[in-house]
Amino acid sequence: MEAVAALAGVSTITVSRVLSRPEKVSAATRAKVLAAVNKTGFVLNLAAGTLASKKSRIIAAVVPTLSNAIFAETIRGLSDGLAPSGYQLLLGQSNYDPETEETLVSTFLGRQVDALVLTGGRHTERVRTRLRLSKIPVVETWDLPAKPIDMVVGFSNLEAGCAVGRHLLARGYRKIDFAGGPDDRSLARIAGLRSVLDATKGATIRVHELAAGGGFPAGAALVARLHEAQDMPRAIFFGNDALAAGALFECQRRGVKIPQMLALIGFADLEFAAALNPPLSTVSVPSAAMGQATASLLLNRLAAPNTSATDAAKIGGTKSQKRSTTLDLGFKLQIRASS
Amino acid sequence: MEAVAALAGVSTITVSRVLSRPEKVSAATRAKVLAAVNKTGFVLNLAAGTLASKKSRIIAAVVPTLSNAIFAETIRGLSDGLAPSGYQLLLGQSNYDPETEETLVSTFLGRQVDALVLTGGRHTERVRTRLRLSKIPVVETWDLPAKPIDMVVGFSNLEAGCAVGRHLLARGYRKIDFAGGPDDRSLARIAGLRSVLDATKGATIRVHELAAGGGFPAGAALVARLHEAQDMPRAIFFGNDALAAGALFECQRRGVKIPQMLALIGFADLEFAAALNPPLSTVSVPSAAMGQATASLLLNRLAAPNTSATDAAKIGGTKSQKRSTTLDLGFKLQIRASS
DNA sequence: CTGTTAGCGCGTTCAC
DNA sequence: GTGAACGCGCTAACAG
Repeated sequence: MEAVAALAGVSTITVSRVLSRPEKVSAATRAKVLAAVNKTGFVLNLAAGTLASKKSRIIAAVVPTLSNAIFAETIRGLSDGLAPSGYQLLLGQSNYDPETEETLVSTFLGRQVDALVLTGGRHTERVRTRLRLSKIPVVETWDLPAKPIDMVVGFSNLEAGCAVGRHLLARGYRKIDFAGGPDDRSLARIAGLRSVLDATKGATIRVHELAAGGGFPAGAALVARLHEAQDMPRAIFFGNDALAAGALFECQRRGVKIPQMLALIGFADLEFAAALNPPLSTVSVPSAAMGQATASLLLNRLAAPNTSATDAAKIGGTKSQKRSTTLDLGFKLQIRASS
Repeated sequence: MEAVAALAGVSTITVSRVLSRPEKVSAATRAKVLAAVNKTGFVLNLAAGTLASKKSRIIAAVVPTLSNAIFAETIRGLSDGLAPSGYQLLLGQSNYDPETEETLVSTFLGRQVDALVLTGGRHTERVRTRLRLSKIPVVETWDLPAKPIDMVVGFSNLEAGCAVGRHLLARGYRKIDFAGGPDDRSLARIAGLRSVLDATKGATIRVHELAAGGGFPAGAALVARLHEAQDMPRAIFFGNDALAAGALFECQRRGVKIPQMLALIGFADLEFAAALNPPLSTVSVPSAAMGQATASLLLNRLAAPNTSATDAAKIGGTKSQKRSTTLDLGFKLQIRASS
C-alpha cells in the first residue's frame, strides 16, 4: 500500500480512504490514487482491515445441507442479496446436527463474521449464549422459533401443517399419512396436521419416518410398500416435493389413480411440482425470498450501528429505530390436481 | 489471549500453539491451557492469525449459480471434503458472467484465501494472470480446459457430446436436436455431438438455444412448440435433466410415446432421472465427486508447501513431488428407457 | 518443549 | 480534506 501511496504522492491513509470511503476524499486525489492502484494492481488486504476495524464484511450461514434444493435456494437468495454490498458469504453445512452447528458457529465467530444466519430455531444452549454475548446480528430462518436469538425470517411450519390438514379434510379425506424426515420443521408440520385431525371425528393420522435426505426413491419405496401390503391411506402429505414426486411416479407404474385413489401433497413447491402429471399439490414456501429478506435485514442493521434487536426493544417508544425483529414471510397452499 | 496465558501460567505463544499445533506442546501444559481456554470461553481471532501467518484457512469457490442442482452438489462435496480439516468455504455466484467472476476473484484474493475453485475454463485474462501471480492453488472444475490455470478436476464435455451422438446414431436416430443453454460446457457438448453427426450421412442436427437457468417449463414449452408446428425431431439431447423431464411430462400430456415417437436424453443424472416414467437416459457426471476430489487435491497441496503445479512440472523427474495436475473424473452414459 | 521479540498491513484517533 | 502515530491479536523466527 505504501507503494501506491508513493506513486500517487499521498500517504497510506489516503489510499485507504479512497478504497473504503471514497466520498471522504476529494475527487482530484481520488483519481490520482485510483490510477496508482490500477497501475500497481494493488489489492487491499482485508484480513488486516478486519483486525484493525473489527469488521470483516463477511456474513456466515449454516444450512442443514445443500443437497436439498430448498436450502440451496435460500443461500442463493442470500448470496444475491449480499453481493452488491460487498459482503461475502461463508458457508457451513450442519447435516441437521446441532453439535456440528455449534462447531461451525464457533469458528465463524473466531473469524469475526459481521452477522450469522442459521436455519431453524433449534440450537445448543452454548450457541445461544455465545451468539447473544457476541452482539452480532443473527437471523434464524425457515421457521418462527418461540424464543428467537435475535431476528427471524421464516414462516410457520405448524400453520402449514394445519392448512394442509384442513384442506385434506375439506376434500373429504379421513385416513391421512405423513411421510418425511424427523427434523424440527417437519415435526412442527406434523404437529399442525395432527392437531387438525385430532379435532375431527373419524380422522386418523399415521406418520412414516423417512431418513432425512431421502428423495425420489424413498417416496417411491414407501408407496410400493404400502401398496403391496394393501395398506394404502387415502392421502399422503410428504415432507418435500421430491418424496411426493417419487410416490407419484410409483403410482403411475402401479396404476394407482391420482387423486381418485390416493391424494398426494408435497412441500416446498419446487419447480417440477407444477410440471408433473397430474400437477402436484404442495405448500409453496418462500425459499429464495427468505434469503433475500435476510440479506436486506442484515444490511440494514449493519448500516445502522448500535441498534441490536434488544436495544430496539429497550428504546421501545422511539419509532425511528424500532423495527420488527421477526419477519413472517408466510406460505401458500398450492392446490393442484393431485389432491 | 493474555488472560488465558496468565490463567494457565504460560506465555501467549504457548496458548497459540495449543490451539493451532497441539502436537508441539507437552500433554501436561496442553491440558492446563485447554482448561483455561474452556474456563474463559476464549476463541482465537482468526483474522489476526491470518494477518500474522498469511494463511487464512479459507478456500473460495465460484459457481455460475446455486439454483442448478449440479453446482450445488459440487459445492456440497467440496464443503464436506473441507470440513474435517478446518478449512472454511467462501462462496460466490458468477451468474455465468466472467466479469462478475473477476470481481469475486479480486475480493477473494484480497481476503487472502488459501486456494480458489472455479467453474469451467473460461475466465478473463486478468483473472488468469492475477491467479498465476498469486501463487495460490487454483482448481478449475466441470470441464477440461485446454490451457488450465493450475489444477483441473473435471470431465470432457466434448467427449460427452460425442458419446451421446454415437449412442443416438447407433439406435438409428438421424434427425437429432440439441436444446440447452449457451454456456461453455453446453457449447462443448454441442461441438461433440455435431462432430459425430457431421461424419454420418443423412444425420442432421439442430440446436435450440434455451436461456440458462430454464428448467422444467422450458423443456415442456419446447416440445409444445415443436409438436404444434409438426416439426418434431426423432431425438432431443437436452442440456440438463430438468429440461428433459419437462419435455417428457409434456409428451405424456400430448400422447407422444417415448421413446417410440421421440427419444429423450438428459444431462447430469439428477436423482429424479431414474424415477421418471419411462426412466430418463442421461449422462451421469460426478457432480459431488468433483467437489470432494477438489477438496482432497487442495488439502494435499496446502499440506505440502512450496509445491505448485509448475514447480512440480519443473522438477519433473523427482517422483516424490510430481503429481498429475489434471484429474479427469469421466462421465458415464446412463442409457435407460427414454432413448 | 517453551519463551522473547518483532511485525503482519491496515484503520482508528487525533491533529493539522 | 489530509497526515502521523499507534495498536488491533496473533504467529514467525529465533533463542534458551
